[in-house]
Amino acid sequence: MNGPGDWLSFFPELAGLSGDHRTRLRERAHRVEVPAGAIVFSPGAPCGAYLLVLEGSVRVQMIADTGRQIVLYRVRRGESCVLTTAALLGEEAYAAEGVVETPTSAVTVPRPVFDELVAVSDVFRRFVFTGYGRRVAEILATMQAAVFHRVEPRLARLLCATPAPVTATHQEIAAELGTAREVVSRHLKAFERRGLVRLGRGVVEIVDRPGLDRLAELPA
Amino acid sequence: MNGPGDWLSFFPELAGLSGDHRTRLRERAHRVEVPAGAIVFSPGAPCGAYLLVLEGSVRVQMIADTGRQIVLYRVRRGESCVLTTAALLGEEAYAAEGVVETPTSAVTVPRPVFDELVAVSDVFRRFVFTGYGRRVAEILATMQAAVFHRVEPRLARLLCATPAPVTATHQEIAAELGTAREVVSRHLKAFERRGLVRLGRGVVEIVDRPGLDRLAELPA
DNA sequence: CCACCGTCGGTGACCAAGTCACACGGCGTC
DNA sequence: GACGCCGTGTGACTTGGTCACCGACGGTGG
Repeated sequence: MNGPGDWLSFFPELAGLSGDHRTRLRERAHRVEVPAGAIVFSPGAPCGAYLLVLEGSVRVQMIADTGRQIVLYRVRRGESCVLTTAALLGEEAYAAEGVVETPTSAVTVPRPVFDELVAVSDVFRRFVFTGYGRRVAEILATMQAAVFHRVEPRLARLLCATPAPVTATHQEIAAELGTAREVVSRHLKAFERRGLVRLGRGVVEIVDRPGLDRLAELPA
Repeated sequence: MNGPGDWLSFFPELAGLSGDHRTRLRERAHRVEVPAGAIVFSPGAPCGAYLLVLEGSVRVQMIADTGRQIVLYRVRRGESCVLTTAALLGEEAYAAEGVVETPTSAVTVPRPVFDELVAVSDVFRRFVFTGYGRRVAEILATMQAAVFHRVEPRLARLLCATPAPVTATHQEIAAELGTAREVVSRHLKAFERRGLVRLGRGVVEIVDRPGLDRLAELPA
């Protein structure tokens, strides 16, 4: 079948896949539904299959021994979580963990099938490689910001990038930026005093978006 | 020819390559010699070929707009520089630059040949993927340390890991750790006052290695 | 309805790191 | 021998991270 219910249609980059390879994927891949809060993989227990997300969102983050975290990226509809697969291929363990944020439906491709398709299908191989390259670029940019850039503009950028009233605790925002909760609290309070935002429990309401934008543009 | 001068022997992981594929690689790859100080690739101008290093060392580093740097990894004898290739595949540009540290001889595999071999050779593909996985793991570990860990133990670790009297300017050490020169100078001076090292112009002589080791083991 | 409790946010004190400015001294060159 | 560069040392200040602790909100269960 190739109808509207076909999950392959979620991945436009796989549109060029030959009939044989489509069939192979459909036969050997498993659909899974994962509830919010589930941990898909963690440093101790890496996942043994290639993961393709159809719907929902998986947050991938690093956790330091001090308890501080940083969110590396999210895997969403139509995206793949190559990173862990690569960890398997490279036979190294990443200190990263994958947490399901919203109820997620996904497809897992067993390792042998993955290997086979990478070998025989140009389209599939290209899909994997490009996904991989994009991810790594994303991670590098995120961590570069965390290492070299000041918190204030990054926080402003985050607020601007999030739609409507931001519903997140200061702790969650801190994890997003790779900093400490207190630091976020202080900056937000300063923003509030400057009339840029209004603060509530678990909510940041944006009052002066242009003002925030200006802060976000600032250098370091 | 398959004699001792054959560069393929530098890559034990490619030993299993079939005769056909060996020949293909030998015919289509180009040997290049690059002098120290040369910049192999930079954010603006990514390299258009797969790079295999036979001898020498290429330093890959990120540079922030503030001028601060961080060394991500080094490509040495028998290693490949997949990262930039991946950048090409992912059609994203990394903000990383590759600087030749010691005169380097390398082999470049043109993009089409690279694509072809990844497609037809299991051995070659595995070589590329494992190299890639290892690199990414390495980079993540490095940046995680820079984001979450204190400078003192990291500096101690670096000194311990470097053979004999360390010949590097404070600036170079700072780039290695992703911090500022002044920070390195201060910590080194403190080390000297505690009798752990002796400082000279461009040299750090290690006096009390066990003492440094102890510092290196410390938590954060 | 109210007492209890867990989570979230605010804050002060302190330490570590990054930035800025500048001074000093060795070493090579002209 | 004077000049100038480069590597280093340092003080003053800002920003960020940690620790300790408080108070306020919101839900739960008597």
